[in-house]
Amino acid sequence: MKEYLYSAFKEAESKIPQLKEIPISFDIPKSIEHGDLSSNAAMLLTKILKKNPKAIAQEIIVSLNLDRSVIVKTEIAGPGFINFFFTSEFTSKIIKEILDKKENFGKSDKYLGKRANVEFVSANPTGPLTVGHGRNAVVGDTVANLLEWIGYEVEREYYFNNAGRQMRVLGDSVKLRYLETLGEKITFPEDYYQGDYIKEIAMQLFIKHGDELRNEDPESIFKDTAEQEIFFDIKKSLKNLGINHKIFFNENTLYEEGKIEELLKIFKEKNLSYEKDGAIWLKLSELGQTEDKVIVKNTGEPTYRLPDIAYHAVKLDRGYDLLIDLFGSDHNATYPDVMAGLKAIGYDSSKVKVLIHQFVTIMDGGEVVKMSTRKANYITIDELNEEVGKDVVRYFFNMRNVNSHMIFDLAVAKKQSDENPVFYLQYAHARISSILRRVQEEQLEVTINHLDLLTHEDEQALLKVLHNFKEEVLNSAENLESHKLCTYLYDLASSYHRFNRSCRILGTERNLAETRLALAYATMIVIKNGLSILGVSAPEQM
RNA sequence: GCGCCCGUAGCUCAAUCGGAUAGAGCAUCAGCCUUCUAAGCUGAGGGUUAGUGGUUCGAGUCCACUCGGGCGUACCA
Repeated sequence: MKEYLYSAFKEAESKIPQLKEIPISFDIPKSIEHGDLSSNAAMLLTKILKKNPKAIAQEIIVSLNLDRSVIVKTEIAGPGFINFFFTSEFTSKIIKEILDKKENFGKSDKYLGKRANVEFVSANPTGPLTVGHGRNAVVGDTVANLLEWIGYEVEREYYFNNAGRQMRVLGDSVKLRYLETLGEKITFPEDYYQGDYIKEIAMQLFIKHGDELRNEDPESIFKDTAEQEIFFDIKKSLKNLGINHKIFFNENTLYEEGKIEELLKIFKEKNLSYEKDGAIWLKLSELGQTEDKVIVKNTGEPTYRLPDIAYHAVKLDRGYDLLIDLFGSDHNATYPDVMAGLKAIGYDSSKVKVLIHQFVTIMDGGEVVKMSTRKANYITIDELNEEVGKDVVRYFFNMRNVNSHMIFDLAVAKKQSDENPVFYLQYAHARISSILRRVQEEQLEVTINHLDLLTHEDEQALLKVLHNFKEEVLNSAENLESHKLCTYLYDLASSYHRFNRSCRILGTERNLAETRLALAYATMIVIKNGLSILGVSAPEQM
């Protein structure tokens, strides 16, 4: 729809050259009375032309060479909006396009040939993934799907660190539980990992090795076994959500390949670092940040900033056009330093987009559940997945803007009631599947030879929603906002349910029945395509 | 103190680059199944968009300040 108007406005530039000076855009009006698409061009031109917006709107309409078979009516409304009404002949053509393209309908080639990398989850292997990680995992994977739909070749990546203090504590925790299994009296420190999975790993070691490991270093077999077991479980949890990372990048690689040393050298050569109090500092205050920060501690160990900068440099070296980082709001202070560092050594940091999601508050009934891996009072993503299923988990985390704090009420999620809108979408799909099964008995066939019969207001409304799918996908993808797609799909399902009520198929005159069947089938395809982007299944029956 | 995010109906959330009468679901109330799945549809009530000022044709959206909440503010990651 929009393409048609863009080209019409382009032609009109010969008559009203000032149109070139303003951004031409078309909005879908909130109210159906305001037409199918609306332009605010006349209001934007008031300052340039110094005329009444309504008069300008009239001039624009006159200079547009509109095809009567596409646009049935234009009007000037409100303070100077130009509203366009499309013919039903034009809107109903979308059915043909959907039926032709099927599972590819909605895909765009706008970014064909571009490569993107989405880094998400990236939890260190110290414990099972919690509900808190769920939002990151689901949104990251969906954003990756969205980018694929608009043409990107996407790689999903998981960055982890299996060294450092956290991992030492993990090894110590397992060793202590192991000694406990051997019957030794231990006191288990409060800041060790409290979860039962630690005991299970210790028990496994005991079964396999008996008491032979009594004098082993916690950082050897204890830590290594824990890491392996935990990583195995994390990957399994992700797989159960339909998430598969292509690359697991170990931070240690950066040291082994000398990237850290290299980076330190560059900072030094560019006079961006200096020594103070036995540590090496990065001159972030000269790079637009508020203060200098330590990049190598006086113990010789780097802080996270150094490997993070090196890691992003390595990724950019791989030639991506777009890098997405996804993390929780507890990291919001870290990325500006990393960006500044990258830019200082000559990388195009505008290729890196950081998506920060706000925290998830877990409620059970009226109670807030505090989350901490250390204290083990968390709810794992596996537990949630078992309770409500992958479809609900994925839809729930996708349906909200990542900038919003989100309340996840377990009591509601477990209910599987109407409060889970995913059923509303799936139900629309299942209803259409059911019709397609039924019409086989009646020997009705999908046909698009009588599209002019779709004159009912609910048919027209549904057609217009179908028209918007491709643009909604593009919009969601470019803004990295999967919740917009959820909102759209909900509208689509709503339009379908209304159509389903008022426009019956069985028992209707044959040509109309078969044309409506085509509309229903097209809707089913779009719902299924949309749900597939979200990673939610489209059931044939419920 | 400073930085980032947030504050919209009783609850959970939408609202395209600043656009027209701020929309959905849940909950409440009133209707709709001999007809393709009622996990559905129709209708009603419910709002000073936290507050005060400003910018302009036009502000939930932008700016300033105030109040309230979350997360940071490490030689942790």
